Amino acid sequence: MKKSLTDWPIGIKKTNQRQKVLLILENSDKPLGATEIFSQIADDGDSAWLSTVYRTLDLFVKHGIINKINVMNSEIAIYELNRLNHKHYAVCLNCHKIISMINCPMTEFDPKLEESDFQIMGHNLEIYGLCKDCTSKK
Amino acid sequence: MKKSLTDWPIGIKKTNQRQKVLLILENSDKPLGATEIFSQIADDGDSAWLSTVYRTLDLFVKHGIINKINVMNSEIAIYELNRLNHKHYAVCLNCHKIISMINCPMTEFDPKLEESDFQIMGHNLEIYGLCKDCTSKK
DNA sequence: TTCGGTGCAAACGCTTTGCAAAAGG
DNA sequence: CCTTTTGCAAAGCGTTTGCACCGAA
Repeated sequence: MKKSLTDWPIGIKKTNQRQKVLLILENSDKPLGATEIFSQIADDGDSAWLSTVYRTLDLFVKHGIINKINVMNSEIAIYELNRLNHKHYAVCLNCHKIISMINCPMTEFDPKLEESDFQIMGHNLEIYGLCKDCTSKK
Repeated sequence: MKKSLTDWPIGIKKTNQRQKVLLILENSDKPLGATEIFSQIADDGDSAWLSTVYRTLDLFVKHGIINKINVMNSEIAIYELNRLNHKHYAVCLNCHKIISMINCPMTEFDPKLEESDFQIMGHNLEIYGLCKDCTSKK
């Protein structure tokens, strides 16, 4: 199996299935759903059960290696590597295509909350609308 | 039944169940899940099947009366009235409490996308972290 | 009277869980 | 070896769907 670029996190057993999941996320330029990862493993001739993929993803999320994103108007959760420069996405309401955003509004923004003393650990931003193809088709 | 503040949208049949759903959302200061709305109807002594609540919510979303939000690390969708000044929320990763945000970073932000000609129709922002109670308990 | 809405039940799809067998350290 | 992880099956749970009856206009 190809070697993973990320250093293997301490305290996590290095199994074939887990390495494979991490590798797929590293090589993807967009967030992936559990089922996508599952079938990509099968396509590569390897094997890992869907439940294993889910358990692995949960584990990685807990260790902060990857992020879980809940895209609106979609029932599935998608996962992406927690890279240093985090990204946001625009979703097409019609074809559900995901487009990367280059900048992030939160870098110079100070959120005011109704409750004080909230310890902010991160944020999620999602833009929705119609992509080039879907605007022209209508 | 108490009268709803929102003008009833044209082209939608005014049924008891739909008025009830809208009323509950109007009187709520936080987004609600379908099941919450369902049981609140029951608590008030009225009746509407869960599937009816879902169909009503879908209808309202399509008409732009309410918004559907998918909170991260939660499997359920929540709904809120589409008020003029839209809001964002902070979610506690520990107790899942939802706290309102008063300002919005997107008012003076120009997103740069990898694909041009994306027609932006809206956005969703979510902050996550630990609320006051959960920070102190740890 | 007509057509859409609702009650109801059953299906659906993503995700989780329980348990014995397998594998990592 | 001993503990964690995996394969596998089955359940869980929010949500959707199909259909006959009902009710708003």
